[in-house]
Amino acid sequence: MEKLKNKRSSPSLARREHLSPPGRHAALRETSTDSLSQRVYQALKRDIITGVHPPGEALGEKDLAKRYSSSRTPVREAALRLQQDHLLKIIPNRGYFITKISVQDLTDLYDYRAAVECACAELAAMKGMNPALLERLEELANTEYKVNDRKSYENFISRDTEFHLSIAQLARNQLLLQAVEAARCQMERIMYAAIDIGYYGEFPGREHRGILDAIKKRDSRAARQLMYDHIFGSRDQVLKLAGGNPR
Amino acid sequence: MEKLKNKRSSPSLARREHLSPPGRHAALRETSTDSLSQRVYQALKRDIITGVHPPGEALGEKDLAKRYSSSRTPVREAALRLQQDHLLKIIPNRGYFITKISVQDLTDLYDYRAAVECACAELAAMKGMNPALLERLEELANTEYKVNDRKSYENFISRDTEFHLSIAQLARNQLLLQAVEAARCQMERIMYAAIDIGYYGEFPGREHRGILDAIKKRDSRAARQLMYDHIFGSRDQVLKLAGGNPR
DNA sequence: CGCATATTAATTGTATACCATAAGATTTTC
DNA sequence: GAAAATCTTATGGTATACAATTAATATGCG
Repeated sequence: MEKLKNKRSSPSLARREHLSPPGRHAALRETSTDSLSQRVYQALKRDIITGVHPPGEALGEKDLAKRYSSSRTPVREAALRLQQDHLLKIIPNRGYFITKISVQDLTDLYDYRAAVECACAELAAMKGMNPALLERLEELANTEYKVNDRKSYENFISRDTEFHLSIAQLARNQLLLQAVEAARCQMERIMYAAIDIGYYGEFPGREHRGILDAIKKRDSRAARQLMYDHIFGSRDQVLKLAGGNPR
Repeated sequence: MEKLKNKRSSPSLARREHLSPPGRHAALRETSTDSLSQRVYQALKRDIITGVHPPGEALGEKDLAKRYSSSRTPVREAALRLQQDHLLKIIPNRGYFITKISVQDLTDLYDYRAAVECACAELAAMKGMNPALLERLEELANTEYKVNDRKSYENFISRDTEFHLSIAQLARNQLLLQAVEAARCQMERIMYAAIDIGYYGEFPGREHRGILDAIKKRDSRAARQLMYDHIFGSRDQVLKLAGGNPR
């Protein structure tokens, strides 16, 4: 502890010293985020995922500040987080650039998903019996969508993400959950990009139900395997598409 | 505080042809530190890992700014990144708190490590034949340390991390590599904390060599299994320790 | 004397000013 | 007229000023 200053600047630290530490179980519903940084982050993230800002686009701090009605500071903090999410690349003294997604990035992403989501499925089957969440998963697994109907498909994307996130939640592992969240950002981006070239993915309802059933039966082996098959099935679809439309 | 306006006399910093390439090599130790934010991040991270700031400690922006000779802005950016690394928790309008590591966090961390590092070992055996890296791994696997010699053990911690990171590099997957980096932060923190209670982990040389051999023989199945055993062996040691010394 | 409320001090969130750097425009020189 | 050096301008990195929020203390009322 610093004992250098016995002046008026030390009581602040002393006061904070015995503050209650951050609890992990603070499961606050962050519906409407308060801070401006958060709002900018959410808004910009959404705009990148949905393709408002296309890959490769250069963004200046001042423009972003104007666009999202804030100053440069919140934009800067948002950008830092978006870089962690691999949605933005910050080049020092140059600015921000929306990340491009190469074929290499795609295979990396799917390998990553396989690693973390298979673990989630396995752990979900072993650990997590959360009736409310299972109920919700049942609902999500039965979500349909109409092909060539953009609005309907966008809704499906959201449900698809919620399905995978819910399984991660069943695994009750914060690190894995955050990893899946990061992966879903990229997946949503890819799915939105696919819409623009008229591609609506194959409906994964059957696979989702299979995974869910395995979890409910607490068959961790099957849950992992089915998740693996699901992810690599998706991978093959996307890679076939990407191979035909190199970027 | 005296503020000299004429700070033009700093030619050493002014003339830097240090162009920063878009490619990222996050696995490397800090080269010549570029921005002040980076330096604060690195320094604070180090201090958290090595236990200079103990778990639960409250940190104020102003104090940190003074301690690391910067203003609040770089501190803020560093803190944001450290939160992503799970080393710091930012509570809005309250301040920063060094994260505590609960037993739950430990099991989460090891499950996470198992998910990502087993995938790395498998991919390393399948994909990556990098002679230079394999050479280095051989060296690292044979690193010994003297028990009850803090300096020697700290060196081992660094080598241990480099071993696991190098395998992640062999897998050639940026997402997995970053995941392993994040996990290693926590692992180093735990290992440093263990020193303070006089515990020096069991020497993993044999296990490391086993994993490396499997990778060199391109036996992905064995590589994954041996990594799994290695991680859960470590887990059991740590959990036994944490159970006896709850914190 | 204890509890509730107002006040105050200090800290964080946000905006902005300032400085260093990098890319572009202009001029100079061959 | 072209290449190179210099100047200009714009942008990002950092410091700081200002506003909003929080926790601590003080105060009034029962």
